[in-house]
Amino acid sequence: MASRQPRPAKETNATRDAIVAVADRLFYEQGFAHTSFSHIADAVGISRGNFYYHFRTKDEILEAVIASRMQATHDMIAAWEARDGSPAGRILCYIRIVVGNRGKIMRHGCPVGTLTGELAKLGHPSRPGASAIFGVFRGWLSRQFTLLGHARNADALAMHVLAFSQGVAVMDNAFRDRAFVEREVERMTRWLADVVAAPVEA
Amino acid sequence: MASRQPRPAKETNATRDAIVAVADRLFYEQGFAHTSFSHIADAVGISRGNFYYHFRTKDEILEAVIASRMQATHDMIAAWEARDGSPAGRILCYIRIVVGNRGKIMRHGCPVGTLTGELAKLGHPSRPGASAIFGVFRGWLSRQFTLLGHARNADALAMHVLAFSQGVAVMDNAFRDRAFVEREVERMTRWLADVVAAPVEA
DNA sequence: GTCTATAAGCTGATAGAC
DNA sequence: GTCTATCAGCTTATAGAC
Repeated sequence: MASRQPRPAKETNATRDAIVAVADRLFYEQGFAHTSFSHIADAVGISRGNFYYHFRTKDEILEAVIASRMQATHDMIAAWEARDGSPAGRILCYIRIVVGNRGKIMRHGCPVGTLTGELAKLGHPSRPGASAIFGVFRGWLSRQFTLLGHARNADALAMHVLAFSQGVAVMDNAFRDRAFVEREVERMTRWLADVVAAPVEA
Repeated sequence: MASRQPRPAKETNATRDAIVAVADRLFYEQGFAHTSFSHIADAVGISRGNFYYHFRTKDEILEAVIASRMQATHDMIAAWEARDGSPAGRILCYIRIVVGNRGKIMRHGCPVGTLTGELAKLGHPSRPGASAIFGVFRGWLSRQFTLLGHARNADALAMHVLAFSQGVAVMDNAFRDRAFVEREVERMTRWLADVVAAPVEA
């Protein structure tokens, strides 16, 4: 089926990858709307014109960035599953992101939450794609709660954990209060222990 | 001291007020960076040039918008205090914003949280001004918890309530799941009842 | 594959007529 | 006070040389 001569189209392209990596970082640090081709070109070390060999529009770069973040999300989850065999331990890995990534969150917020919010305001067609990254965490967390014996409330519990992380991220970005973050993580850890201890619902 | 002839400088200006009101709405709906003078001018019904009689720069409009939101925040809190005499009832007023304003939050997020986040990404000088609105809620909630006998943890409890509202706002914006919002508000209401019932700490 | 040169449009901002 | 006309600069995007 696949023609073999011109190149399988899956060949790695160093420049394209560099553009996506830099755009990923700048979209996170400065926002999508405020990041121009010039910003990205300067950081990558290429000319503005060279962009259009790899991408036709700015929106296409955004799509590639979202796809890259989606892949990174799956990789992170796979790493948690390889490291920790218990569902509770894995959920804790998620809860503790707000501590592990605190420096970046403090300055630029949660990468998923801020991108989803910005694309919502822009009425951007890639908004569902960004929200889908939240969806991956939601589904995965839900599966962990099901394994803990909370099949009936698994999705609600997953959403509660997601809301926790977003609330902490927004407040840390606004106030940069380290004690607050640690307090909320401890509170959530106790909450998780209670959920684990009561696997049967009324 | 105050000269009386040219006008006390506090005179109401209908055009200026209209600019601020429209900018307030558009900054919320579309974001600050993505809202141009043309957008505002078209919505107000004036020319682009007329702007500079009332404001010298776009940042000055933002400052006026933040000041206006700050005033609206104080007014809202005053209304809660006039309507509900109990500290717990007042805190509940705050908790229930995510239900009362759900339509707008779903589409554009929390006005305070999204503006603070955007200004952080832009490295904008008005970021502290936007965060100060959060600060007003924080201080006011803290005072309510103090009245409930939780003086020592008042600020931590206030921050927990703020984080709740931001977490729910971000997730509602991403998933638009009404049942989730109502569930989280009920959970928070039960939490508040527990806090009220245990006014003495270990 | 990367570059330079260029286009058309929008941006915030200014000057001056009315 | 509001307007029109205008500015320089930046934006995304294209064409074509190398």
